[in-house]
Amino acid sequence: MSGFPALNHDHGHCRADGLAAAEKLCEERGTRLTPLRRQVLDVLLAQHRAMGAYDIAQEMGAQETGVAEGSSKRAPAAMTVYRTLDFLMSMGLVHKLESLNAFIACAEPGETHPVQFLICRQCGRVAELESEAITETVTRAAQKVGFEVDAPVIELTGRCPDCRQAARA
Amino acid sequence: MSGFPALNHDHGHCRADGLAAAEKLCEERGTRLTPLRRQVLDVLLAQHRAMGAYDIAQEMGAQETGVAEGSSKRAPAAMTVYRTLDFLMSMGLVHKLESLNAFIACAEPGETHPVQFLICRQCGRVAELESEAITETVTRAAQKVGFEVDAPVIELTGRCPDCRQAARA
DNA sequence: CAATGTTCTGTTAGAATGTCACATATAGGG
DNA sequence: CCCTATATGTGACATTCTAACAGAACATTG
Repeated sequence: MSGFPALNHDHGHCRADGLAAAEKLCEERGTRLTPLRRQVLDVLLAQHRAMGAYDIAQEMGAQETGVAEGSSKRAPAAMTVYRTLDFLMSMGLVHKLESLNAFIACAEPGETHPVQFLICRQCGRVAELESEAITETVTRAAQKVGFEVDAPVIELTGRCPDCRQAARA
Repeated sequence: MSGFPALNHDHGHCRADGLAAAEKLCEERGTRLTPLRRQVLDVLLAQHRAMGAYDIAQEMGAQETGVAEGSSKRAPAAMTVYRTLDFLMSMGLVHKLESLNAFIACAEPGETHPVQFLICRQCGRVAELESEAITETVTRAAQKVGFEVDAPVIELTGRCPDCRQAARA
């Protein structure tokens, strides 16, 4: 899968699937998807956008918990969020967007192929690409000058199909 | 030109050429290459590595000036450096490496083609690529999902030819 | 179960990176 | 020479990220 999700897709599915995939992956690898980790991932799964660590913390603090009206847990400290993100990234469940200093839930957890990002400057949505063509071309071009790539960062900012459509209207 | 410079290349030339090119470009476009701007650019031209804004400031403060022994100007404030870098980037004389939060002098000022970076994780040197193949492949892959790229960030971390060579020895 | 070691989370402080707002200086054009 | 636009100085501050240590939760072994 690649490209932007339809504007009216069933987003509940994305979220449920993402959590299920995380569950499965952690099980397989003998790591623990604790409540904290699950919650951070869930916040990111809640949108197809990148969020800063502090935004994530704030969002976690804002979410109501328990039965009491208006009850909300305190936002976790930055350190806690970064640690959790490190874990989720090591599991391939979350990616960091270097050009935004922000994080996004992985669209295809389980796959470990190199990935490229499409970032819409207008609506802020981010899509994941897994283009073999890009990976190959990039690797080859580097090889041609004797360079061995082991961590490609490919983040393409521009306009998504929907925002282009809207602009034409 | 692309790829890493030979370890023993005449680096004085890089520096002189870089400054000359900057001079010419600013002249052509009616902008001013002030002493401050020239100095920041020179600091970056002094090495084929990326430097943080604060490192640049520190380096500027460390450089001796005038005749008196040990005399050195104060390091400029961060704001000043960032402003100057903004200018140099707008002229295409400097690039920002998003994955490092650092800046590097452009290897081919004047050209405005999209550029890719090769970052050696071992020696820290950075080379610039101007691969048509990469640009085309990336643009095409994005187009395929209806996305219009206008600011590609392509930064490839890995090992440069020289460090690979050294590792084999 | 108790004892112990490992992993996870909380907490405080601080480093590194980047920006805002306003004051001052300087270059260039009428 | 004056005036305006541009460039730089300055201090405070916002944002992002990490170090260091303490406590809690969990797993394992005897």
